[in-house]
Amino acid sequence: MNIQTPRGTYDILPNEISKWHQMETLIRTVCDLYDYKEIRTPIFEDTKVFKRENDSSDMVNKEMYTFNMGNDSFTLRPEGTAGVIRSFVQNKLYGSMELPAKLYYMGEMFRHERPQKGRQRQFNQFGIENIGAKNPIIDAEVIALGYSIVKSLGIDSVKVLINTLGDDESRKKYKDVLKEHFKDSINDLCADCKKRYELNPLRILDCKIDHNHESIKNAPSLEDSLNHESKKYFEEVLNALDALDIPYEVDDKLVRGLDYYTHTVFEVISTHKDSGSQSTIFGGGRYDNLVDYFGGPTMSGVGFAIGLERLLILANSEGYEFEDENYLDVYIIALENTGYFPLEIATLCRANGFKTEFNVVERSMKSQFKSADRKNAKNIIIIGEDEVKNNEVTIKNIKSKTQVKISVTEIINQLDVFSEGEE
RNA sequence: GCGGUCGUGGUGAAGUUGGUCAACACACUGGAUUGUGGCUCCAGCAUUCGCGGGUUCAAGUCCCGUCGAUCGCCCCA
Repeated sequence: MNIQTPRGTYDILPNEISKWHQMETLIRTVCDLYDYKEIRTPIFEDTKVFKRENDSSDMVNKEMYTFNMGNDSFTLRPEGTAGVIRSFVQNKLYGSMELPAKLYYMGEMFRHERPQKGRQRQFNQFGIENIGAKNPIIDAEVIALGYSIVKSLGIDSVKVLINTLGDDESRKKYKDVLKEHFKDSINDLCADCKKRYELNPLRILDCKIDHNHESIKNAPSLEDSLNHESKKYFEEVLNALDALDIPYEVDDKLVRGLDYYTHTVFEVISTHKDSGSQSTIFGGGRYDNLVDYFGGPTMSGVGFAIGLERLLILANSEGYEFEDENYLDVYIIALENTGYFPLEIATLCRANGFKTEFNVVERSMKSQFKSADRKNAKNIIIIGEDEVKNNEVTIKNIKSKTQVKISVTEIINQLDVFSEGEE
């Protein structure tokens, strides 16, 4: 029998878990600094949470893992925002939390796409949602939070792209303008564009196939359809970014794949070669209608999601130095006929906070020393028949190579002395 | 969903126009050195080349299929 992980999934093995822990700790620390609280929602939800009417995105329409149990349809979450908003409404957090609610999540997401470097079918995202306030300063602050995480991991080759989709009124006007503009040329465009024409003509601008087509190049810009309020809002977001010293590029073709965005949308992409064709590190935007859609009060929110696999790939590529957590304070070498004595010593060391490995495999002393080296042991305790008889141990510090034979009651004290010597 | 490349031991890999014992290096295990490692030397370590089928006297080497990885497109985190 030869069973392997399903396509697009992978194991995170013990030798790489330390980097994940460090990355997660760094993220949680930053969230805490900004006073965001973690929220954990189910990995699968009622399909309706993700599949909303008129949604034209690929993610929702062709990439979801949906399954039926009895008469119910469930879907493995392809993104985090929808579940968080569902929870926000279901638990009436708008009534019990100080607004804006500042929430973050971290966990696995599922999308049925063709796997590639930086693109798995099961992957991890970290994301934040700021719900219940609408202020351009918040949009900028949200970007700043993500930006600071990226920078903290030593990732410097990045570019912030930003655009505005305007409010409902502006977008409706723009859609009409676009439909009018593409009325004659739509038949020359790709099949996807024809669908987009009906569902969401905005996304035609995002088309990678026909992006050189005259009709797209000459398309009227959204800017002309923006009402005064939308323009002003976007300007203030940009001003806030300037104030925060975050460099950005306004990209008026940036539309984003999810249909619920209004006003600000942004994407932070890597310009590093190792990011391959999956260059987006994080992306997000503001949504005016989502809370309302789930049956809550009319409230605006803003958020983003970071792909953690991509973040880790880039942190490694750009040379971020993770701490090496592979070490031991004590490695106990037990010789023959020592019974339970080595185990008792190990327990003593551990009870006093020393990370201790107790060798239970019968091996030569030489190989036990090698093993201790491989595990980066700082101290070695040798226990043989003599030691057991006299209730003693031989303890050796690797760095200084000093070795002493002491009684059991002195062990902890001696370890403290050795560790002081190393500082 | 579309196109290209690739798949040999724990790891990195060599394998010529199909014809041996499937190199070499690292790692690992044991010994020289039976209570002291990191150096040196010696020995051991793939009935087998992702999986399945085919061509052939003969296939890791050719063909087909399949699974997976990777690159580009698409999409996006």
